[in-house]
Amino acid sequence: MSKEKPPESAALRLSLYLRHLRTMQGDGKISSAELARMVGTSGARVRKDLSYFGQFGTRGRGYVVGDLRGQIIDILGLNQEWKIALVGVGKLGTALLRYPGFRRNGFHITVAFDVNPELVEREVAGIEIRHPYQMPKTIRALGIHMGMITVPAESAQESADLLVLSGIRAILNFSPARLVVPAPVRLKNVDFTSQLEIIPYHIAETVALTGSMLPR
Amino acid sequence: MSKEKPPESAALRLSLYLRHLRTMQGDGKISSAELARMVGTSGARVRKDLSYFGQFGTRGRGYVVGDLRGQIIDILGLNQEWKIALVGVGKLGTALLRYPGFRRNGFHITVAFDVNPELVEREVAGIEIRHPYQMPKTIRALGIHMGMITVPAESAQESADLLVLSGIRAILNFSPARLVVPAPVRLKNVDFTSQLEIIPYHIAETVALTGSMLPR
DNA sequence: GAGTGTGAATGTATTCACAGCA
DNA sequence: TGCTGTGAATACATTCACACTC
Repeated sequence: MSKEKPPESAALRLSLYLRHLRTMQGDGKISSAELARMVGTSGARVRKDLSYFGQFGTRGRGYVVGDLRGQIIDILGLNQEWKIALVGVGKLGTALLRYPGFRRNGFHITVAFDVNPELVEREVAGIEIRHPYQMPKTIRALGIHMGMITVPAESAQESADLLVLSGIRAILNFSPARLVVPAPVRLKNVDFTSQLEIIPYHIAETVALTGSMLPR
Repeated sequence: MSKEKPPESAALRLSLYLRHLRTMQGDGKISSAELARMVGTSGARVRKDLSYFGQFGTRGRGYVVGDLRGQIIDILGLNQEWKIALVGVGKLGTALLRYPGFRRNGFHITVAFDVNPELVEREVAGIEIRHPYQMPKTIRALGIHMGMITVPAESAQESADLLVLSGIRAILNFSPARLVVPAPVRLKNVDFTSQLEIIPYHIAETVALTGSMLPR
């Protein structure tokens, strides 16, 4: 394993490698060049990415698919079960409650919270919705690890505070708000909307072409 | 305007600045430092990002909110109307058809396609669904600029080919498949799932801590 | 004085190219 | 011989610091 620390972007590429490894026979072999071709990168990039975390291949032979797959799953932390509380059962919240991909990766949304009385005590995708005043009690009782914030920006900080108060140490923020949390709490912002907003820019690619190009 | 070309990441930050500028009075003034504080970065970064595209401020005074907002909208290409055809009315496709944020940014999903006979000729969010065999005719008739692919990986390439055949020059690929399109066609891949998959990695942050940390 | 605009300095990520092992 | 693993070279992005303008 190299002494270099992985670049910020390495995890994203590992997850891409993993996606392709999952479509293959576990006892097969694969070279960095083959894997690279599948995800659209270079063999050197694949080897470098893997080398940050260990030595998983055999020189002259390549990698054993099943082994490599297992290693990447470990590196990404996908071998663990995460119990999650979702806060905010609006459009995005509902979509995430229904998204089957979470469960596959060990993300287990156990309970949801919303202030809307029409939602409280109802279920979405088999997950019970409670009022936020029950949060501290519920989160402790269920042994939940992580909170997902899918409320509007205005109430995002309030939701974060409540999660922290409930003993949560990891927060995923899907709202556009910039949150402040005490140091030991891990915070990750996930921003889908910005990604969608910059699409025309990337489609036009060069600034000079913007406006003159596609929409005629 | 500086001679340097903008880094790949500049557009994403511009969209963040824009989001905050939109919440403010257009005739107000704002300094790079203030804007920076709102999005959680430095004044220098804000100024540098803007300088790639022009000179929008006044020394000693700052930026006029409305002017800057307009400039960023132009840079990101959000001042144009884009007519879009969506291919694949599954979970993600439906969510995108219903997502109100597109319309706000000039993204106008005009028609959708799906092979499922139960969907053909029905509507989702007021948008008519047609069978793909009608694609070339429909796309030309409606004067559509861009295609959005939200089908499963297996049929993504097929959908892309059909879009290209229909005269489309810009494709947004939401499927995990790596697509091949002829040179003049602009292709952008949008990958939500990978972003979700690497969450545990980022939450644990350092490799050493993975597995030992949060889920106790 | 206040705050922009931007080269120059630093830091980070990617690519190259080859030594080393099966 | 074939393909990994990795330091060294290059390219890219961010931060610094200050000249310049209102």
